[in-house]
Amino acid sequence: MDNSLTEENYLKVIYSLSKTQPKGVSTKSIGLALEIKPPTVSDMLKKLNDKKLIQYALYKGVLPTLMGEKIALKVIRKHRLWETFLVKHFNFKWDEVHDIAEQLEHIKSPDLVQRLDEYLDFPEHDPHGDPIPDKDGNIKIRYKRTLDQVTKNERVIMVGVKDHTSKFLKYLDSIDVKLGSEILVNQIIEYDKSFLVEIREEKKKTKRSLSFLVCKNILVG
Amino acid sequence: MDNSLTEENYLKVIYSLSKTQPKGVSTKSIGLALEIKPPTVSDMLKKLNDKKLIQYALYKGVLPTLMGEKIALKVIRKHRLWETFLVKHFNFKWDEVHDIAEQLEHIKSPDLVQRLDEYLDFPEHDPHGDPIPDKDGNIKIRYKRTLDQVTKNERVIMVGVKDHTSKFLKYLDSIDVKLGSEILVNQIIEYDKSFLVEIREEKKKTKRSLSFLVCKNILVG
DNA sequence: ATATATAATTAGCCTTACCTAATCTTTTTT
DNA sequence: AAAAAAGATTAGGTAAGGCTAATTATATAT
Repeated sequence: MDNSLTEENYLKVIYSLSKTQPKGVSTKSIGLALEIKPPTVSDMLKKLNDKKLIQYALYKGVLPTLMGEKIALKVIRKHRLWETFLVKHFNFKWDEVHDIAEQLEHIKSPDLVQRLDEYLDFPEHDPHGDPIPDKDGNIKIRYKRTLDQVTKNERVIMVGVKDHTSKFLKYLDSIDVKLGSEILVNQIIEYDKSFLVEIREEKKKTKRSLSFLVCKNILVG
Repeated sequence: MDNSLTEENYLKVIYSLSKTQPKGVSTKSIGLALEIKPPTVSDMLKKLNDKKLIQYALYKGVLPTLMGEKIALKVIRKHRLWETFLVKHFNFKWDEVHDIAEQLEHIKSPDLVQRLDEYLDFPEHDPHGDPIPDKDGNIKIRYKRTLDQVTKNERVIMVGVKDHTSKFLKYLDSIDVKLGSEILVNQIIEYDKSFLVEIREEKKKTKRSLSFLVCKNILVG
């Protein structure tokens, strides 16, 4: 009935990758994401297929079934709720919560998730701006622009990150870019596609240069 | 370096049983506590012995080493802190938290435990009155009387339970006996060793008859 | 003191989730 | 269109943590 921790991790990764590989997720990419060798992935795909959690044909990419997607979204929901909890109540920083939430997301107790959600007053986003699926697995995915897609003189709000690594998040901290920051694009340098921006936080205004790679990983709305 | 979830569970059980089997814990009792067959327990005992977490000689009972005890106490600490958290902040009842804490106790993050402890303002006891080991594994075990050892006309305070099952805890709820309740022993019935008591809660006083078995499982101080 | 009962261990297997090496498909390049 | 490269699967193996059946130790009872 219940899925193993390993199965949950596969489903989560397959679900996430299916958003960028909509025609089917490759064995290789699953292996890379989970740091597991392809033959091991192949074995698990057969197992998940037998359980009807993914659609799978030999040598073709896989996609989650409705059931598989539901399980993935439950795990993602728990992950994001726990991250929110850790930041809001335990004063962790946004770059510190991933590994702990990776463990907490597998705790099995529907009652606990419900109370966690209530305790947090039903948040819609986690500390990185990612949307939190509701208890029925509904998730609002609004496709957002990344900062590199913004044109000169536009004023936008920072609403999320694409890169969730501690390194990137700490860098954003160091330049005072956080969720809700107002970013005004002053100039785009053609040569290296870097952006000269003004970051506005209540009262404070700071001018910064952001590399193309950094802009690519900042979601704005 | 780190211990598996399974190893942690064995160490916890061996530690607990060593309090009532101080000369050595039997393979059988470990198996009963963990719902695992004796041959499987034997295998694990060898493994824990090799890791120097228990003292073990074939056909003799086992005891934790200092290192093994330390690990057990860390797990017990986490279990009791989480139970406290669930009751105080998520409004779970004292009979609902055991299974969830059984999962949460294995989350690996020293930082998380520290913040949990702070968030709860360094509690000394969990919702069942059990002492919470501090971060160095020091635990205050005060040997308490059970209610059946109390004499006529004594007035005592309920400070814990020996039976942690949901059934027993719910029964105590139903007769309004909780941590801190004042219990006055009015009469001891010789025939079945049942107790006629008066339970005093601010203002309210209630007379009850408590069976010997119930008295045996109520800790008082 | 011996026979019996109980407890513990050994032997041999299973499943899950990993691995490497070898083989087979599919895709890409020339 | 054939050759080469990349990707996926199969075959066979390992370690952890379970199991049953059989054997060996220890404890208990006569």
